[in-house]
Amino acid sequence: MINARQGVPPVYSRRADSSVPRSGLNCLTCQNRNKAEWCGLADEEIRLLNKDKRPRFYPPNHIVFAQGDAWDGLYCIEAGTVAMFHTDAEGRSILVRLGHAGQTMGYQAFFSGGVHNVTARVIQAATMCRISGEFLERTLARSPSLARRYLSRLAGEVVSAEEALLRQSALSVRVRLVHLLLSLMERFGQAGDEAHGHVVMALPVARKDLAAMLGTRPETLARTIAELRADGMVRFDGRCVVVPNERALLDELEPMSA
Amino acid sequence: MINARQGVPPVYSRRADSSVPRSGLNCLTCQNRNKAEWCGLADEEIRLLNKDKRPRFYPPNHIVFAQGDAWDGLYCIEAGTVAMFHTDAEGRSILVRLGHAGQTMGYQAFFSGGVHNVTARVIQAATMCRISGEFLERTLARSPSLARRYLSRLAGEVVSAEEALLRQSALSVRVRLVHLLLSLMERFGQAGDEAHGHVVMALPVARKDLAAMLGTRPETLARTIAELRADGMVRFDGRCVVVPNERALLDELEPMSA
DNA sequence: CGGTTCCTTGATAACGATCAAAGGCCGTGG
DNA sequence: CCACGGCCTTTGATCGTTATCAAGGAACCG
Repeated sequence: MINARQGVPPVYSRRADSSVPRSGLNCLTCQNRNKAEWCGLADEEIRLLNKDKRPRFYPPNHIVFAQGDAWDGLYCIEAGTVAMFHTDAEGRSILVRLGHAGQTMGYQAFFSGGVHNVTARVIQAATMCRISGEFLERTLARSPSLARRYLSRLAGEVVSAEEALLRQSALSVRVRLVHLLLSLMERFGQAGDEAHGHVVMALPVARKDLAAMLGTRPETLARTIAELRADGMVRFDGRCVVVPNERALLDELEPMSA
Repeated sequence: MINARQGVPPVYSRRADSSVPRSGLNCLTCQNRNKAEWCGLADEEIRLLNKDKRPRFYPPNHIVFAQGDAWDGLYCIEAGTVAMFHTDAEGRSILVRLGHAGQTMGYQAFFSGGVHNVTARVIQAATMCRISGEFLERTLARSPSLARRYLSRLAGEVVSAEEALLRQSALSVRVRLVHLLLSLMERFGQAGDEAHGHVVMALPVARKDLAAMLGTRPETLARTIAELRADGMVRFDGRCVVVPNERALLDELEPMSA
């Protein structure tokens, strides 16, 4: 029913940047080596990975792959941020997840049947290494632990997708926004100077995309932010967010108090 | 945040039925042998599976495992229907998926960390075989194709969970209900006698659970059904549903016509 | 500097949740 | 087997939330 490759914005590739890596990236010394799924591989396998991978720079708004495209490789993010959108036949879309340094994109399509079911758009300039299907296939056969690692990862995604579904149907936009801010702060937040839970964060995404992460409209998001600001929970200035008291945000999530 | 093992109804086990199988079930001759994940295994492995599995009968409303429980085995459904609910700290829950003959339940928890994130409740009397972790572990190590099969299955679940999320935030209850009826009809529908897409179905679930599948309330579901009936799209009589014209239902899903 | 896209605010309407109550079905226990 | 109680289902009334339409202003890019 929900038909692929439709409603996908035609931004396709503004200036498809050349495949010249920022510098000769090396998997053996990659800063993300211990974060990626690849971390369990033996040095020998990593050396093969290093030979297989094709590094490349991607500017903001570049579409790495689009929903409906045939699978063409794994993308290991060395730096930057990539948003993955799922879009329906009428063009409505939600931001399903953010990919950041150390994560690998595109394995869902590899394992599920060879067609991407999300559109990956770069939102903060990124360098990524493309990994071929042949390499993945070969390494899966040789290193059972890699399959195991992907099994855990996919199972974890199923769990979090189910939680997202429940949040979507049971929680208000305001509460969902608080959830989202708290989880973004874990990754993008900087502890502030003041005493109690003062946190500052540079939002990685624009409002429009933040709304898409909540499964709501930009108008509603703007209103909800205004409301939160009026209550003194947060201060927004463009993409800069200040949370004076993290505890107060957490209290939003617990309907029952003392 | 969403804390496990809370709000789970205390029905826990009305008369925990004895572990006597309906008859000596045999994996080698199981009617579902070709449907289950196990279908790719060699006869030798199936023989081991047959020795490992513990068959048992489960009456309706029996809780097979609850959200928050430690993982205690895989459950291969030989017959019957089992509903899996995900529940949040406030007791709100949604029906995440239905398990039916040939499917295996509980592998998400096995792969994701050993804790069930759904409650499995029998909704149509079932017989299921419990499969131990040791067996699964051993067989995964021996048969790489099994891991591969689970990878596809989990990846497919991620895809469908993402679609569900989008439906939830973009589609009305009415349209979601039509989607659900159409998909249930694929499994539970019987082609009727009349000419054009006349279909009859015995609903496997009660209204309450149907509402939980849509992420809405029973009251809203009742109203939506009444509305659909008034439009002549369906006739409901208890758990019996008649769709006079399947085409008309399909047209509900396509906003744009000629 | 011009155009476009993004963000915000306002007004309005539709949708779905909630509270309340009545009728029906079912399983249980007498 | 029947009677009882409880749960499920339906309908009504109302309210809150969120989408939608519209417009002004700000930021960004070429």
